[in-house]
Amino acid sequence: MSRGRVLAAAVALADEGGVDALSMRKIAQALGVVPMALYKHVANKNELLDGMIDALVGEIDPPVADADWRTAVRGRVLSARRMLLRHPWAPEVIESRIKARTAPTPAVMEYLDSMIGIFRAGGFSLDLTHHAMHVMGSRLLGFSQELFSDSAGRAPDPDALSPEEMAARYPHITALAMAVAHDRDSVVGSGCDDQFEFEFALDLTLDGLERLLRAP
Amino acid sequence: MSRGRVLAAAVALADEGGVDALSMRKIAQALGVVPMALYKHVANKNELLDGMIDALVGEIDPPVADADWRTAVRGRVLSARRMLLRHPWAPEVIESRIKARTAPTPAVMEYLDSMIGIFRAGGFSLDLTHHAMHVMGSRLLGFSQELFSDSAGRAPDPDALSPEEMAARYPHITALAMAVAHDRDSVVGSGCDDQFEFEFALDLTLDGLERLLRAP
DNA sequence: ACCTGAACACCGTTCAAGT
DNA sequence: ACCTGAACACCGTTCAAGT
Repeated sequence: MSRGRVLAAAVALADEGGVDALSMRKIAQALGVVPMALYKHVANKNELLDGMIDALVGEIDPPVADADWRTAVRGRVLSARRMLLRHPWAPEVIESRIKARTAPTPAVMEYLDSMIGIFRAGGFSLDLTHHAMHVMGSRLLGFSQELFSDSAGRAPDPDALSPEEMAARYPHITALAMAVAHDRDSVVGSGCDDQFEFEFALDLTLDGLERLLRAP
Repeated sequence: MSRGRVLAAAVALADEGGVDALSMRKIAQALGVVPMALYKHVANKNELLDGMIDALVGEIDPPVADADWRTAVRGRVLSARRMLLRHPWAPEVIESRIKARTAPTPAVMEYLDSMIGIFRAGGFSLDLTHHAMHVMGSRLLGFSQELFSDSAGRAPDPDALSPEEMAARYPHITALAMAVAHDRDSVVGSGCDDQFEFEFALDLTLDGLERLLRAP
């Protein structure tokens, strides 16, 4: 029994059933331990959540050495995204931690510090680096920030609209969905390549930053 | 008693104490009603949360008529941001709804449909519109997606690092924070203008989209 | 038929009783 | 001193008993 084992068990439980299925009692059960035993290694549930986030941020690859700023930032953000794909419950928890005005955990601070260092080493002024951090926003941690995920894995909705009703009520969404499905030669699923779209948005942002760096 | 009154009471409670302080029992109490009476107007708590989000999206201004696409999108996103500033718990709830793979609610669908319509009317191809929606991501709903809010309103942390320790451990963050504070002629607070940074990031994104529209 | 109180199966955390 | 079971104050929701 150690703090690390508690956090690992908590992360595993969240990976399985989402953060709603996470409870102190279930973590204890998974570890074959009485619930109150957890409080030896963790102050309370909020501190446990902070620890879990810290563990995830530790999974992000360190910056590649001897790379220009753009390659370094891009690689790190894509590594963060791979981490989030392994732990899809993380954005929700991070969001709730921010709203609770919790101080960022050490691993997050270190991550942000090193990211700022990459920009600075790449020639960004302090001011431009500050803007760059805001521009990147939660994309720095790999948030894909989709407003709706594809409907592929969703439970079939009994009172879902018919295609005709969809087209009548949401003509633009329907046209877009059909065009994308046709492009990908697939009628099944949304036909939308999330990885491509993420990199598209990331590169557009990096392009904008590069332009600011060259002509401030 | 009506669905609208239930949703309004729920939104008011969340505005006051955040979404963690929201419970069916407290909503009922605020309405002077027995808890089970809520289930006449709302199927369960998840459906209540969907209803609350729907109500918020309804607060976003409709698109201004006779404006070019960029003005229309910009205005609408800034209106969405003003809505989120009134209801800071909303991003967390929206995030959790997405992760639960809940189908987007009608008001969200209508909002997205009309936003797609703005891009299309502005001359964006179906394909470019699709990319644009992904690029905008949750910024479409006004998410400011800061990784850490300013430390101004945060409770004083008893075991916070001293300025010297901060500078030693997180040199780049410290340098950035000091430069920003100096810029704004203020040592109090983060000295960081969130509204300015939001519009800076938004405009950089819109610049990128405009460039793609002109030279595909 | 409608409404609602009690009850059920949870939850995070306190605390006193045990070792 | 450490550990832990029971208890407390909650929670969302079911359901049977009341009207």
